Amino acid sequence: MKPLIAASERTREAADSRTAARILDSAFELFAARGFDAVSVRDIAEHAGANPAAISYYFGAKEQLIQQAIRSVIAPLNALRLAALGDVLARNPEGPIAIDDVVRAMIEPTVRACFTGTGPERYYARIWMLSLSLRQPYIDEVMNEQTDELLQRFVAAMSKALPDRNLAGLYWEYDFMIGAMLHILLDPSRNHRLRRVSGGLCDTSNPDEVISELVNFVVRGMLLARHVP
Amino acid sequence: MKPLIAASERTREAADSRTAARILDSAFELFAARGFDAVSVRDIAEHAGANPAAISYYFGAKEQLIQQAIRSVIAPLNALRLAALGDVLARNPEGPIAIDDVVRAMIEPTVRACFTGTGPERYYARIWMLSLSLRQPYIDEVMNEQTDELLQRFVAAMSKALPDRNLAGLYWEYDFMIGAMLHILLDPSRNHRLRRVSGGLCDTSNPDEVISELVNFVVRGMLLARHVP
DNA sequence: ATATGTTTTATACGATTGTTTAAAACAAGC
DNA sequence: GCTTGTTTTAAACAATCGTATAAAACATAT
Repeated sequence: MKPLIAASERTREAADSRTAARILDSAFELFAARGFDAVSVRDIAEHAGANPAAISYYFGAKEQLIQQAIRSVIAPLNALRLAALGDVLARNPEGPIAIDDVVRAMIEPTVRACFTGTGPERYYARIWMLSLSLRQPYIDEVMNEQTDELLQRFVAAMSKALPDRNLAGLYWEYDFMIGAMLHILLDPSRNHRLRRVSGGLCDTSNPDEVISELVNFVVRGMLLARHVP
Repeated sequence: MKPLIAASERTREAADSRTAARILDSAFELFAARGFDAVSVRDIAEHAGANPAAISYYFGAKEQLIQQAIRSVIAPLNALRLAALGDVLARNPEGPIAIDDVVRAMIEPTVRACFTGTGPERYYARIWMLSLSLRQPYIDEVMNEQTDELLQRFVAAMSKALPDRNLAGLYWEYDFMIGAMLHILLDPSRNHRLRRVSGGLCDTSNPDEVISELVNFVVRGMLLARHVP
């Protein structure tokens, strides 16, 4: 795992190559299923029908392949989320916007991607959680690169929808929203634990129900600046 | 990593042994810092001033050491949370209880443990996130063992505080609460990302602020059965 | 057909992994 | 002092890891 120094002076574009694409597809699929450390480059090569050396050839070290895998999963989802937010903002360019719509622009594309997505973005929950748990500089780098701008745009829209709220509170609550959403999206990969402990009351395999419960909870949490008991 | 079959027919009590305790302490400390896979049994043995074979002697395979490490971190925190909830329920044994107090009984001990705790429970956020990301049966086993009863007790208390809410919604929102809390508790290990992106508006190193923002958000989210726009 | 540049392959290297074995060190009872 | 049972140790095992090397296969252009 420790890169000697060089590791990969030469990395191809990796985009306009069939095998490079197959390698990358296999990478985030296997990573999402078993974790970065538990999947070897040999596993990925075999799953992609390629030679292990082809991974070094196209991506360099394993760390760079992990970085690319994260990017491949998060970037298309962020495009969907920003498009949804753009729709909300464009619907009423000058006037006020509803906080429900802003929250939904984050939650709906994300939940649908994880439940019924067909592209790389369907691995969002697992890949993001794995990135969160790694805590290494080269991972933080790509995580920040993928989320800083998204966060600022959404908080700005939240502030536009709730002009009376101060910005600090909205930053906190954006983080809470992401945390709640990520956690419930991981439930299916935990054998639908919430469904089990709730005695079947919560259908964590139904995206519409997840979206509805999440949006209602988050919006209520954002609506009142202060709770009076 | 693959256990041949036997691995450890004989495992000592592991409690009443100095070296076993040192090994376990080193285990969850190093695990929390670097992750289960990235820490080798040799790393743990060295940090504990013991021999690698002593780990097999006391704990068996690495998987069992991981299980014990998770238990050692979660169990004392759960005791604190249940004690706090017990206080809330005992304060008014027959009459109504406040949802604020129930939510705080979960959030306050957890956040304080992670920020200023001195026992194993201070590693809660990292260890739990690592457990979440592993997705293996032997991990799920100990996770469920450590949280099922806690969840039922808290949802019951939430229902007592909010008799008008149906149980399904409360189960959803318990999960949202845990997700939001866990996510914000991981922020310090991400170089205080929220503080950075908020331009210093959110002090994610201040436990009181984290508790206050979390409790307010979660309680608001639980208070109204349905949000009307 | 020959030469050139790119992609893929088989193979090997050194390092590290979890775990086992068997001997050494230690403690307690008599 | 010897014996018995427990703990600790050094050493080795087989397996797997990420990565590098250099030759083979392929494609393209002349």
